Amino acid sequence: MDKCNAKNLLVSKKLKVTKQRQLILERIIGRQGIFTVNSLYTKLEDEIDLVTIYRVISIFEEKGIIREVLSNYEEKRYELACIHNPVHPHFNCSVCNELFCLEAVSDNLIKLLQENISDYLVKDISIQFKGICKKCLENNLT
Amino acid sequence: MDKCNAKNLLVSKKLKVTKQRQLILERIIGRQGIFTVNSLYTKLEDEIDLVTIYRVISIFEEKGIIREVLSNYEEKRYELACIHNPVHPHFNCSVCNELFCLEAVSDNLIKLLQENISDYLVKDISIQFKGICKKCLENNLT
DNA sequence: AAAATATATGCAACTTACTTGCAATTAGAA
DNA sequence: TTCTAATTGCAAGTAAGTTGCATATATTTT
Repeated sequence: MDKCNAKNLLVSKKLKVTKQRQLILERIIGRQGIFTVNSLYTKLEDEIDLVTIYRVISIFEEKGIIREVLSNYEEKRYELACIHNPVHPHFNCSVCNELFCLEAVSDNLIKLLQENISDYLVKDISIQFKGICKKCLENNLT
Repeated sequence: MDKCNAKNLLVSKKLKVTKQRQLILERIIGRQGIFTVNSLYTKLEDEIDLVTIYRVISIFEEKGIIREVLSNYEEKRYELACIHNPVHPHFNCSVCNELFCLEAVSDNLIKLLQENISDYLVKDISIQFKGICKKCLENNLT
């Protein structure tokens, strides 16, 4: 998967380039997965205040740099929202409780899903599967 | 839409039939839609403590009487999970911020969605559309 | 039908994710 | 380099949801 450049991305979104924003965005781009504010704080707590991370994440979401992932966890979950990471379904394992990213669904299938919905203007679709992941199946933790 | 009987449902799930559980379940069955703990409390606060509602809802979920709806609201959302209310997609309007229930998706389409997912044992699918509902479109609140 | 017992409830206090106010700091413009 | 507006960090605050414990109540046992 290709990667974006943190500083360029900030500039292109007309955001001031601060040390904190760069560090946070570099980490998000570098790790390419689902994250929480606390998962960022764990790695950056020597350099950035927790409140700052909340505020930066909020701004990143507004600017479309990241998107919130639909989930029922207590902590909000996010993922990078650049062209290299198109909207895709997620899988929540009920044994290890992990949330995995899956391959994007074909446009055709998305169209089929939307066909019934005439009363609404659809802008976005979230799909989440629930079940047991391969690792947990193999470990007989069912 | 057919309706269940609150007391029978409690007995069939081997739950003690208390006044509080009956009141809560009757309201859930009677209103047939998405609800939060606080929406129940607003209507029942003279008769039931908030903590009791939290505990009853938690038990109802464990027993499969209700299911949690996947959403990014601060308050958890639930819906009745009986045979009269099969799993179905939801629509979240970004203008009025309401969450609507949609018709269930055909088994065929669900199968197509699952086809790519070989590494996982799928038990459940949540689909949520985001966009603008008819009412808000008509009101030009876009 | 009454007593026993196991479970449910209500209240108070707690936890935790997230937010807000405000003074100090810093990025980018002038 | 100076100025100004935006950002940050700290302290304190919210609000959804949880826990401990004494009291009350549904169901079982006698």
